[in-house]
Amino acid sequence: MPSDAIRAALIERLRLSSAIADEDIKEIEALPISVRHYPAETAVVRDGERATDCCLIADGFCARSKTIANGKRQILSLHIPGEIPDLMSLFLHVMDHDLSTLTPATLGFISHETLQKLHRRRPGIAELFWRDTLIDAAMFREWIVNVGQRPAPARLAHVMIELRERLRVIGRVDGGNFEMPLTQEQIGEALGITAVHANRVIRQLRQEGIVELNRGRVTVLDERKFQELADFDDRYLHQSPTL
Amino acid sequence: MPSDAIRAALIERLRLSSAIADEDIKEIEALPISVRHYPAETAVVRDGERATDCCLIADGFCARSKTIANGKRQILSLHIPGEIPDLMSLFLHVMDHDLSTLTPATLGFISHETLQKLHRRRPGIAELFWRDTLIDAAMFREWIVNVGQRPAPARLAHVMIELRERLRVIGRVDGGNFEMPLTQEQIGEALGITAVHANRVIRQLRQEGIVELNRGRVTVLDERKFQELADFDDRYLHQSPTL
DNA sequence: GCCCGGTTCCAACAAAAGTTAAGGACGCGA
DNA sequence: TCGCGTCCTTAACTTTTGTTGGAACCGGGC
Repeated sequence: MPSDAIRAALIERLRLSSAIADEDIKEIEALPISVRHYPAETAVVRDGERATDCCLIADGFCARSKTIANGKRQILSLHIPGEIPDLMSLFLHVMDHDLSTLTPATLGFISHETLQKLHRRRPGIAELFWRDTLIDAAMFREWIVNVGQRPAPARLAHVMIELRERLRVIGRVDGGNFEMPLTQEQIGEALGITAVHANRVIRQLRQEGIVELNRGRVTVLDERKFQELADFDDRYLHQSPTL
Repeated sequence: MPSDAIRAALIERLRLSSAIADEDIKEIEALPISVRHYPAETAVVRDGERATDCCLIADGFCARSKTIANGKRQILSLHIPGEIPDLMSLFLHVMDHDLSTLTPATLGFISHETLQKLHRRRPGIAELFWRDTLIDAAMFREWIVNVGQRPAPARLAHVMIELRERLRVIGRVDGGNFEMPLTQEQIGEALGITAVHANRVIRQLRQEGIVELNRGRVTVLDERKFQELADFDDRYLHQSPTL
């Protein structure tokens, strides 16, 4: 993938949640990006490491996670093309969590130095990126609610719909059908349940004719029931630049 | 409380996690702040509302929370004097959660307009505040892990130690003794468990001689066991400006 | 084709957490 | 001082989730 296409994905996504000045777009288009390919299930940056670049997902899925003393892992967020999952490292230099690929992925790296300079030159872009990190935080808040208050089937439905609504924006939803390339183990880690229970929940939703999950693809069977179960309100994604 | 003291608390806290230029301190000291008093258990800003100011806690405890369709509430974070719990509203104008007082509180309001202008004039301050919102997000990540992966007793211990380490910075810890002014109902909402179960867990920790919780005060009985249970690593608080 | 490792799937049992219900402590205001 | 409301406390019972262990499936490499 040419690095132009990468930039385009970023701009398209930013545009969705913020209004951007034309000159700022030109600046973003001129950003030096170095592209690297990763296999599936590979660490990009690890908890405790000091980051010097931010990475823009050009292709593939990534996830952020933390592992605690007893070895259990919690997935904190899923990330799709056009996103910068470790933008926070710009000011929180030493990582407090892991960022890794779920699928084979193409990532574009932009150095912190370049970004810092750009921000000083164009405060509008700084605000754009700042807002992006704030939306990131808003998603964490909803994730807390999901894990803390919803029963397991609703948790799964909610994560699915969040992912779908974000994929929709980048044109990756085909009817009631979209990608969610996680193993049941990983789904458990995302929902705060065990893999065995994740399997039970998936089976239950399939048996109830709500949603089907098969080899990393989600197929919605009954949209009404699905939405009702998920209790999803997209406001927290802040996808509208209208404020 | 005079509004000077409020500013001092903010600066002291920011200083702890970032290096600040002297002129920037002067700017912050010159910020116009309007002070207001709130009773306990009162909403400051509500989910869905459009905020025009950010609020700085001068005195008292606050909490952020979200309430879902079935009426269950999840507490997302606790806030103490010197913090700006709704800084995110600067760029995410319509609130996606509630901010309310836990105790009677004194809050200082700073208008978004003032802050925006200040940021354009002094990018260093913008970065300071940006970093502050990133630490906020780091705390949400840890909260997800807490609710998602730790058994209930460890969750409680972890929230307690997080609160203690933050209170310590503002000189509010007296030996093994600090304030945590939540009802058991609220503790349950913070940990993602019911009030009944929260009570069970509190009792258990008391019986095991680990920690005592009495009328909003925490008394640590066995520091070693307490830390071991909590599995607490303060890195995510990013309290050191050394990066 | 066949083996191999990682998934998926499932059942039986154990543990953790939710629900319901009710008594007791405590502070506050009439 | 009494009465009321809020919070705390506890018990008994139910439901959800975790644990263990194993079988079936699937894709890739030999």
